[in-house]
Amino acid sequence: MDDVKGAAGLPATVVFRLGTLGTLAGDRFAEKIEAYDLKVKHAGLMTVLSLGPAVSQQDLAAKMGVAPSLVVSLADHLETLGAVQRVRDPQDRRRQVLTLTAHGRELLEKCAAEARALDEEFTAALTPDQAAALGQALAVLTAQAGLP
Amino acid sequence: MDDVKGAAGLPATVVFRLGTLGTLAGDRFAEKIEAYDLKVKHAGLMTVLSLGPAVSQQDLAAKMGVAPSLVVSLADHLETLGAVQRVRDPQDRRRQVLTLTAHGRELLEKCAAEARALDEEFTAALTPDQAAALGQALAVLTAQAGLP
DNA sequence: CCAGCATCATTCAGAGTGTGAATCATTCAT
DNA sequence: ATGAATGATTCACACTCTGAATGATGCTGG
Repeated sequence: MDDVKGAAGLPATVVFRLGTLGTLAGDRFAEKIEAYDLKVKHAGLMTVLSLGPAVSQQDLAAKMGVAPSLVVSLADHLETLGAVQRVRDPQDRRRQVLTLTAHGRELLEKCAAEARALDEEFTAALTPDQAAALGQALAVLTAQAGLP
Repeated sequence: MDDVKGAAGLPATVVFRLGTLGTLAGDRFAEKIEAYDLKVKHAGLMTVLSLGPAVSQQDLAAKMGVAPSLVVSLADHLETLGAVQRVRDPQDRRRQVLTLTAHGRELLEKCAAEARALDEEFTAALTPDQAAALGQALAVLTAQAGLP
């Protein structure tokens, strides 16, 4: 009777479920890393830094998809925690080059550990095959979107 | 050398990817339904209504995971649009029973159509098998979390 | 019956997060 | 050298959401 293809309601769409589950996952992750005095965006900034050097804070802002002014406050806090170092680029003294400190890498790894623990909870209801397929599909989507 | 299991960095976790992709999906969806003068939460409220009657706004707030006071403003706006109707429950005149109007159902269907269109874009990089597996896995996670 | 308490919707002030414009320093091009 | 471009930073503001009053209604024990 019903159209088999494409007629499902809003809650059945991938976009809607990504949105709701993403919010849920983000909230739970936020709770976990609160203990380290970090917000999700702090972890995001450190992640970007860990994947490759950022030429400037503007560069960082672009990669994160946020305003440069937000990077300032995020970096301020991370610097206070000793997770990040600001160094003026000698080649261009307008630029602040951010680098992860050893402590920053430790913090990031703790965040990753929390995320892996959450993963177990989240994927507990999935068969190993399903979990693997989910991870694979999310990886493809992430790459396609140019996200970390 | 490296642990084969569970040693991946933050960006490789399901939780992190759900978070980033969820934000992306939510933002894109928000852009689409802006044309109907709706925010994501408006669509969320209508979705909950479409799935079954809500006894009260408190009930609705609980199902949506937001504060009751937020439901008031969301419902205000939807009522202005003529998408929902507020009716005092005769059995308990403290309660406002919200119901979707015909126009509300139309609006919701338009949102669903936008979401399906976005789905095509999102899953374009996936093989049909992968897309199906993704949908299946997200459905399981959604059900597990008690989400719509 | 009614006095007190619980529950509902609503309003309101405020916290938190993020943006865009203005400012200042530095660099680059003419 | 001077003016335009680019970087970081600050600041005022918008937006969203929450939690604490408030007022209306319902419920219960005496």
